[in-house]
Amino acid sequence: MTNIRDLAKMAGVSVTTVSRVLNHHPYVNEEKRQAVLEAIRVTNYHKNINAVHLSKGKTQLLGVVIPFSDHPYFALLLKGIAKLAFDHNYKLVVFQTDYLVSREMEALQMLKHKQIDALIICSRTSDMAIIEEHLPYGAIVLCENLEEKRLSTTFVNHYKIFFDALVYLYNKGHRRIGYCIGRKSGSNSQHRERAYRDFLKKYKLPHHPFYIMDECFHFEDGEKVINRIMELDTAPSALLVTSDQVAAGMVTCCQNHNISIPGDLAIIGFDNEPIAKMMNITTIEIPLVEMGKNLFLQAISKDVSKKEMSVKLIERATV
Amino acid sequence: MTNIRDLAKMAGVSVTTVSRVLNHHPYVNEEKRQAVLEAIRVTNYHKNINAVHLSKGKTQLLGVVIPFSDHPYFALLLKGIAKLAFDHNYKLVVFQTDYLVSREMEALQMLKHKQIDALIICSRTSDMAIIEEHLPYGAIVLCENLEEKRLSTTFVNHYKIFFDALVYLYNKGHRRIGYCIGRKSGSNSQHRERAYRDFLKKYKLPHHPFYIMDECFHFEDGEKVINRIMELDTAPSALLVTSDQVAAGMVTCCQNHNISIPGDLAIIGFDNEPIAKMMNITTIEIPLVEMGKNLFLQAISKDVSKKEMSVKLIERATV
DNA sequence: TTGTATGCGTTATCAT
DNA sequence: ATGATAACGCATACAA
Repeated sequence: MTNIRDLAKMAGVSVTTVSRVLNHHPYVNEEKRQAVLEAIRVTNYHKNINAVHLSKGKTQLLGVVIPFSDHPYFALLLKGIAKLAFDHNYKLVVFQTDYLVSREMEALQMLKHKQIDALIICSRTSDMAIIEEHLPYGAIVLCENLEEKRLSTTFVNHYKIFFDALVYLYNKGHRRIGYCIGRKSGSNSQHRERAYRDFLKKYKLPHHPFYIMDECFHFEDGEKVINRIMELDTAPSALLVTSDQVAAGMVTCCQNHNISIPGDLAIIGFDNEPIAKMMNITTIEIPLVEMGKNLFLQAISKDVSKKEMSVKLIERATV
Repeated sequence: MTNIRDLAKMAGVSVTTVSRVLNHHPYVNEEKRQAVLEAIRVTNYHKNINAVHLSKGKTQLLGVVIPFSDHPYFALLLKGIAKLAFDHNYKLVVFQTDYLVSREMEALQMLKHKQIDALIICSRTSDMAIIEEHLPYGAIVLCENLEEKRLSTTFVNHYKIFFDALVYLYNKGHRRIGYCIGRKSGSNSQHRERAYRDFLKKYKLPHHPFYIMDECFHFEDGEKVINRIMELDTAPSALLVTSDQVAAGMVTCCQNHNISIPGDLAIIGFDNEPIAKMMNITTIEIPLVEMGKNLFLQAISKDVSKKEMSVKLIERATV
C-alpha cells in the first residue's frame, strides 16, 4: 500500500508538496505537480482516509438514528437527510434501534469516540440527561420541540395539529373520537395526549380510555386496531391515526369486514405517504423530506436553531 | 481531549500499560491497573477510534448499497444485515443510490480509501468490471448468481422461480400472462426474461411485448400498470409482479376500477411482505432477512462462497 | 510484568 | 514555492 512518503520519494519532492497537489493547494510548480501526478498514476495511489480523519479530527460521517428503516415516515426523513449529505460530501451511518436504548447508546458512543461528527436522532428513546451528557462531543439534532438551548431541533407542532384535527372531526359531527399513536412514552405522544384532553374538556366530551390505542406503527397494526374496536360496546366514530401506514391497514381491514368508511368509521391519517394518495385517505401532510434536509443542515452547522415546520390537511375520502 | 499518553503520565505507567488495560490484555499488575482506571475516570477519557483504525487498518464499518431505503424488499434485507452487524460489533454505512452509478461509486471509493472494511451491494448498477477493479481493497458481496470466483454472493434462482410461477399460472388455465419488473437491465431481470421466453416457447404461446412492464418498484407503480393494461385490446389474464408493493397497488387500483381479482386479472406478487398477507395476495416468499444475515457473514468472511436461498409459493386469494 | 521505540498515513506549522 | 518536522492517538514488536 503506497503512501504519501513513497510518492514524495518517487517524484523527488517532499511529502508536503505531495500533500499540496493531493489537496489542490496553490503554490506548487507545474513540473513537480506533474511528477507527483505521474507517481500517483503509476502506483494507483489513493489516500488512507483514516489517517486524514485522525489528523483532522473529523470524519465527514454523520450518524442517523431511526427506530425502523422499513417505515415510510423514517424512510422519507432519511431521504431528505441523504440528499443533502450527498451534496455536502457527508456519509451516513444509520442506526436502526427498534426503540432499544442500547442501540441508541451505540450511536452516542460513536459520537464520543469521534467516529461521527454529529448525530441526528429522528426518534429518541434514551433520556434527555444522557443526550445532554454527550453534547460536548458533537452536535446532536432532534425532532422534538425542546427547551434545551444547546441542541438544534426540527419539529412540527403536534399539539396544535392534533387539536385542530380533533376540532375538524367535531365540526363534521363526530362526538366519539379516538386516536392511534406509536409509542405512548415519546414526547410527541405526550403533546398529543395533552391536546386530546384539552379538546375533550373544551367540548365537554367524555373521556374514554379505550379510544386511545398505542403501539401502532405498521400496516399490520391497522388490523389490530379494527379488531379491538369491533369488540367495544360503543365504538368510536372517528380516529386520528398517526401514520398513513396504519390508516391504510385499517382501510384494508375494514373492506374485509364490510365496515364502511367514512360511514361507520372516519379516519384521518398522518404524513401523506404515497399509500394515502392511492387509497384516497384523508391525511395531514408532514413535509418529511424537507424536515430531513433541515436536520442535516442543523447537524453540520455551528449554530443552534429551532425550526417548526408547517403541515397541511389533505381532504380525501375517509372523513 | 486527553489521550493515552496523558493517562500514562497520570497513572505513573507507560503508554503500553495503559493500552493493555484499555484492551483488557493480561499481564498487568492490579495496582497499576487501578491507577490507570482511576485516571480514566477522573479525565472522562475515551479512545479516539480514528487512531485505532489508522493503527489497525480496519474500521469495523461495513458499506451497504441499496437503491431505495423506503422499499420493504431492501428494508428487510437491511434488517437481516443490521441484526448480525450489531451482534458482531460492526456499524453500517448505508448508501442509497436511487440506481445512480455515481452513488455506487461513492461506496466503492470508500472501500478503496479503507473507510469501510467490506461492501454489500444489494442491487448493482455499475459494471462488473468496475466492481472487480475494487476487489483488492476489500470484500464485495452481491445478490446475483455470478461466475466471478473472487466474490461471494447470496441469491435466489430467478430463472427457476419465474418459470415455475408461469407454469403454475398456465396450469390454472391462463394463456395471456405478463409480468412486471423493476429495472430492465438488472441481471436478475435478464434471468426472468429468459425464463419467460423459454416458457412461451415450451407452451407455444405468442410473445406479446406489451405484457412486459418495467420500472415497477413502488405501491404507486401498481396504478400505472393497471392503467396501461386497461388500454390494451386484449389484456393479460394474469401477471407476475416482482414486488408485493406493486401488487398491492394493483389490487387497490383494481378495486377502484371494479376490476375483479382474480376473475379479471390474476396476480402473483413477490417477497411475501407484510402487506401481501393483509391484502391476501398470492406471493412468492423470499427469505430476505435470512439473505441479509448471510450477506453480512459473507462480507466479514475471509472465504468466498456462493449461497442460493430457496423460496416458497404462498397461495392466497389473487390467483 | 513493564517500558521503549516505532509504525500507521496524513495534515499543519514554520522556516527558508 | 518548497521542505523538514512535529503533531494526531493508538497498537505493538522487542527488549528488559
